[in-house]
Amino acid sequence: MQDGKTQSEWQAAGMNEEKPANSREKGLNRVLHILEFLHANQRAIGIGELAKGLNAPRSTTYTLVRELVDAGLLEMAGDGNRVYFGKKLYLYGMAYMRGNDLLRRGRQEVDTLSRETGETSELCMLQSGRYTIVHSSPGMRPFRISSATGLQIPLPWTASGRLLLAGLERSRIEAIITEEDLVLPDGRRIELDDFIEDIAKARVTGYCVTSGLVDAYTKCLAAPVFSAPGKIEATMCLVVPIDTSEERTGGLVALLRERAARLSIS
Amino acid sequence: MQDGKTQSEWQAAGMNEEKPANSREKGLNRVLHILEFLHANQRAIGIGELAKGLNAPRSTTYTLVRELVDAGLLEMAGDGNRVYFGKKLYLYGMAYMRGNDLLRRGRQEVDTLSRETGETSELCMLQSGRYTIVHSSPGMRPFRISSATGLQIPLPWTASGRLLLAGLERSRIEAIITEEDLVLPDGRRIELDDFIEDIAKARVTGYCVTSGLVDAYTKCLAAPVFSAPGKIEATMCLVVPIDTSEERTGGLVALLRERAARLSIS
DNA sequence: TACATGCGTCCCTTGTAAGAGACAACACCA
DNA sequence: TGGTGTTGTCTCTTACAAGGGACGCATGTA
Repeated sequence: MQDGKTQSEWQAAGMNEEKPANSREKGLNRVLHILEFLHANQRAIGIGELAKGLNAPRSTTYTLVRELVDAGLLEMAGDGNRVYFGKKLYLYGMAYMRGNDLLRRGRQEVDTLSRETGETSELCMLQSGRYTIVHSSPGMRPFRISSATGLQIPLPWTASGRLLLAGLERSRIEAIITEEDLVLPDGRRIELDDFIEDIAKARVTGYCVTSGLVDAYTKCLAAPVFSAPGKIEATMCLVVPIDTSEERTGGLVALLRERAARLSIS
Repeated sequence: MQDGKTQSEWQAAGMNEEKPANSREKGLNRVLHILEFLHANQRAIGIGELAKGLNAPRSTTYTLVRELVDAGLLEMAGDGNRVYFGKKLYLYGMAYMRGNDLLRRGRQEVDTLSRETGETSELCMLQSGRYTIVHSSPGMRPFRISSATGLQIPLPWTASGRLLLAGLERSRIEAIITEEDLVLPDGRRIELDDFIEDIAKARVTGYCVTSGLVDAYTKCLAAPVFSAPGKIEATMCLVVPIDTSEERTGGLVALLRERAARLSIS
């Protein structure tokens, strides 16, 4: 059959496995990919589409989805033949939160901070080599700078990214950052050396500010949250308009650092 | 170490599968059981203990746990050889919440209601045949009547349970309710017929009040949330001291019903 | 009316993952 | 000291799940 091999590499998301071949895949892996795919697309997906998106055989996909639905990890979405995350995942997620002091307290701090400053505030962590917004609170500007929880962004695009990598050796950092990560949404390219220098600087100063990276209108202020002396577990950050005055920025950074410190485990 | 902890037979929650034999089990099923087990115990568990608790072979358990940890669904807990839910599950859970209007709005209503009344308020749903607290907000009494999110309770023990089953035929109800579900924590037994009668009554009146069922000190008020005309998708409920006056109870029920109605899809 | 493209279910084959069990390393207690 | 309990890794076998593919039934569109 001449498989022109639907190359199609639009590929679900960062699914950067080595592919030993197109051999059979373990059911569990398929499941993990399904979950990632749903997370990447943030919407209910038809089973056929799912199979296509993951290059998974249809029959297998049907079976797995049925099992997951029965288990409550997935739910059939309203119109009938689409699936999305299920209640069980929500319950497990809440259990995770309850068991995780840092996250629980972090969410509160973020909400408080955003209420006090009126700016968008976020709690971020490193998750499978990417910057992940774990919680965000929208702020009160007429045009909100909002971003969804769970959104994953290349580390070099953000101030938090620079802090989250502080403390790792160069080789580790190189292993994490891909070539594409260094290219900003507008096409500009960040030099790896500059980035690593930024990281070192952030490590020393204990905070980080970036301007106009992800988009041209915002500045990003970040401060580290420590889980142990020297170990940065998360960051708190504020996203403010790029034309925010020096004074105000300075004040916000100070406030941010104080709150982040409060969050850190003593 | 030996924290008393007679782990004897606190058995892994409602894992009521038929066991066709002790034949091989699919990896995915093992995984689902692992997640359920963690959810039931609400704490980090050692891998060996996990294997024992699920009657799973140790080698398999090690393999699966490693895979799940790599995937971020589980995380190694602080001390080293215990596992609990991971960040990914939290992120998926939040995605579920974002995609689910009822849940999102319901959480708000519950928080508001509990702030306004000072009583513990909850949003409940049917989940795999059990009453599940999907969100709860503690109230402000000196002795809080609190219950964790995700807690699952036999349907006959609660007012919400009576509403959640309204609209099902008797046979369906019988299929869902087990013999043990009918026995209250204090040993008393609810007659199935009485229970079904309660359900019918709740269906007609549009609310339900139970007294001293789960414990001797509380009353439980519940009102239905509809996802479609006639289809009860969830309930909102209030947990109040059992000696709350008739007047106040009446007022709270009225308020509760109004808020639950507001939540219902038009 | 044909032809395509979607869905959901089924059956059969075969590659492989689940599992038994042996292993070394550690901890505990008598 | 040896006995009894962990924990984590590795091997090899075979029962069984993943996957190919065909089916029937809906769509839509030429």
